[in-house]
Amino acid sequence: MAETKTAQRKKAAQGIAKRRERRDTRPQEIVAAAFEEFAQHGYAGTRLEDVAARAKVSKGLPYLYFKTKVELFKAVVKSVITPAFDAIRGQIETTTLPTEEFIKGPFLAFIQELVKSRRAVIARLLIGEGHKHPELTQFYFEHIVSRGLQTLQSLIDRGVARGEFRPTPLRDFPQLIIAPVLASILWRGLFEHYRHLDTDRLLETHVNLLLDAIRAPGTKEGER
Amino acid sequence: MAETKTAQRKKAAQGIAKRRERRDTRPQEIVAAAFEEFAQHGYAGTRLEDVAARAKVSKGLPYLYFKTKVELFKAVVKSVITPAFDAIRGQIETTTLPTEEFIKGPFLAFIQELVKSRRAVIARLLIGEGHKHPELTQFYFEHIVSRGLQTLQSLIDRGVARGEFRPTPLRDFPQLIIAPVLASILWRGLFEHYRHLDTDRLLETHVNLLLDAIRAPGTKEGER
DNA sequence: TGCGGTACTGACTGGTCAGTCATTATATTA
DNA sequence: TAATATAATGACTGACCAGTCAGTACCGCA
Repeated sequence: MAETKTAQRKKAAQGIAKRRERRDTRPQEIVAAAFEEFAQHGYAGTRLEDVAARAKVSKGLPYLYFKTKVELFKAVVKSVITPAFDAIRGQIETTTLPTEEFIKGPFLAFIQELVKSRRAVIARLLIGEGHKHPELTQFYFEHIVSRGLQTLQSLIDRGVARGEFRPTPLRDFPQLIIAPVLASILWRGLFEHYRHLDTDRLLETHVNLLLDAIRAPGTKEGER
Repeated sequence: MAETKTAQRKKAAQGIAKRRERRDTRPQEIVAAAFEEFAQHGYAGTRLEDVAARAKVSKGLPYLYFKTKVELFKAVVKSVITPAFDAIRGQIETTTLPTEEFIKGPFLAFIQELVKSRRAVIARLLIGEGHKHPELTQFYFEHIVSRGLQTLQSLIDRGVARGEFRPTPLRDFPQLIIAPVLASILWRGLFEHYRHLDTDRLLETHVNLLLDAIRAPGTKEGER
C-alpha cells in the first residue's frame, strides 16, 4: 500500500508543483489553452473538451474555475487583449515626440505588429460572435474600444493645439484611424489565402495619407 | 366525398397561385425568410426549422430546393448582395462626372446607404463565420471583394490619368477606401447600442480627407 | 371522376456538446 | 499514519438540430 503511494508520487515528483501552487496556476493554463482553441475554431466551434485536452486536464476541470464557456471566453479576452492596449495608451500619453513623428514611428509599429499578432484573432472573434453575447461586447466596448478612441482623440487634439495639424472633423471620428487596422485583421483572417495583402505597407500608406490630409500648412518639412 | 374535396379547395382558391407558379416562387420565399433569420441570429444560430416556419412551410421543404444549409446561405448572399454591387460598379464604369465629384456624390451616397441597409448584416455574417466555410468565403471573395477592389483601383487610376489626383500608393490599396465602410457596419452591429455613431458624417469626413490627401496640386478649386 | 405524378409534410435518426456529479486521488494537518 | 479536505476525473444527461424519408395531399389531365 505504502509502495503504491510512493509509486504514484513518482509522477507528482517530476517537477510538478505543490498543490497550492497548482491551484493558482491552473486557471492560467486553461485560459492559455482556451485562447489557442478559440483562435483556431471560433467561439461556437470550440469544444470545452478540446480545451481541457490541450491543457492536459479532464473535461470537468475548467468548470471548477469558470462557471460557463462564456466566462472562460471573457477571461481569455481580459488576459490577452487588455495588457497590450494599456501599453500603447501609456506611450501615447507620455511621449515627448512631435505628434507626426509619434504616429509614423511607435504608433505605426504598434498597429503593424497588432495586425499580425495572435491577439488579432480575438478581435475577429468578438466581431463575429459579439452580438450573441451582449455582456461580453459591453465589456470589450468599455475596456478597449471606448478608452482607445478617447486616447486617439486626445492625440489629435494635442497635435492641433501644438499647431502641427489643422483642425478637421477627424477628431470626432477617431474610428477612421483604426478602420484600416480592422480591415487588415479581417483580410488576414478571411482572404489572405486567396490573395496576399502587404498589411505593413497598407498601414504605412494609410498613416501617410492621413497625415498629408491633416497636416497644418507650412509644416511640410517632412514631405518629399 | 366530393364535398370534402371542394371544402379543401377553399384554401387553395384564396388567391393561392397555381401549382407550377408556386414551385417557381417557393425558392425566393424561402430565401427571403432565410435572410431574415440569418440577419437576426447569425449563420450557426439559425435553425432551418425556423426558416421554414417563417416561410410558412414544413421543415423538410427547404431541402427540396437547397441541398444544405450552406447552399441556402449562398443563395441568400447571391440574391441580396450581388445586385447592389453590380449597380454601383456599372455607375463607376460609365459615369461622366469628374472623379472627385463622383466620389463626393453618387459614391458617397452609395456607401452611406449601404451601411444602413439590411444588406450590411450579411457582410457581418461573412466576417464572423466565413472562416468556417471556405467555399462560401471564396464565392464572396471572387464575386464581391475582388471585383469591387479592381473597380476602385481603376477609378483612382482614371483620376490620376486625368490629372485630378496625384499618383499615390493608394491605388495599390483600395481597401483603404472601403475600410471605414466596414468599420461603420461593425459599429452599427456591435456598439450602436452603447454609443451612437453618425456614420453619414463619418463617411463624408473620410471621403473628404482622402480627397484632400490625393488631390493633385493646382486642382484645389473645390477647397475652401 | 378517377388516376398518376409531384409538391409538400413532419416524425424521426444520428451526432454533437455544454454542463453535472458521484467517485477517486492526493496534499495537508494533526 | 490516519483523518480531513479538496483538486481532479470522466461517464453521463439533457437539449439541440441538420438532414432524411416514408407517407400524404392535391394538381392537372384523360
